[in-house]
Amino acid sequence: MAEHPTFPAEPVPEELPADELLYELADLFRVFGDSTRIKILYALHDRELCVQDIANLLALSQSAVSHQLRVLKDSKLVRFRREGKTVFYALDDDHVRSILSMGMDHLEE
Amino acid sequence: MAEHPTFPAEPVPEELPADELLYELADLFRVFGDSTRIKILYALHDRELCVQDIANLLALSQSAVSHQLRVLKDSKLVRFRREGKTVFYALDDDHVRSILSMGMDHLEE
DNA sequence: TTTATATATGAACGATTGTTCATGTGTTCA
DNA sequence: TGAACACATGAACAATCGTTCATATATAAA
Repeated sequence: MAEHPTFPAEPVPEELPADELLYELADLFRVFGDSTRIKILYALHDRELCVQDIANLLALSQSAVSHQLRVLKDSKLVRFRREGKTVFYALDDDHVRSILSMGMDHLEE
Repeated sequence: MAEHPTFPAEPVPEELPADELLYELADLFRVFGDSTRIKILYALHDRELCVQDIANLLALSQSAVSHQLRVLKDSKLVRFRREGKTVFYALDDDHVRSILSMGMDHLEE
């Protein structure tokens, strides 16, 4: 590395996680990085909702919601169950709530 | 949705956080949603580094690193201190490490 | 089957993003 | 001063993204 005075004794050279893992991590956070998806996740924070309910609640088109739900589903952030013609979506697990909560904590500093 | 009574006997979890807050949250996660920035954050996980060291370590141009450090700085994810001609960057606080860690946990499910 | 309803999806378009290249700013030392 | 070094920044371009629109699929009821 470059030559410059290092004041504290520097610990062992740290290694980064594998590149592939870092790409996956960025991909995951990118999913959280859109306000429509964030709104959908918060709408599902404490209950399950069907597609049209989400669209009505957030004043979005059915198509836009459906497209974004697919993204959320692919990232395993939401799960769904079909009941007749209706499909209900819910947060996949508490992990999702934790990530949202951590982000909120950072904003409130 | 439901109208809330004057004295709610139960918590009202169905309410979404204010729109502005949700936009800020999405903006925050968007910063984590790029592999270059994720790599920089991990490079700084346990030490401070100057710009050129980051560029060398991650095989990136000085300009690209500098641009991304500005994004990270604007989001309060990194802090910096100047020492002569050199500028050292470090993670701003443990919060950043927590968010990274939460994301990794989700991937490892 | 036919019709109605709920959801999913493909194409396309405008908007945003991350990089490179060139240059500007700030600091040190001769 | 002036040269050299470390870093920051503006413009521009390709690539990616989220929406709309049109249409497809799936289920239920008639």
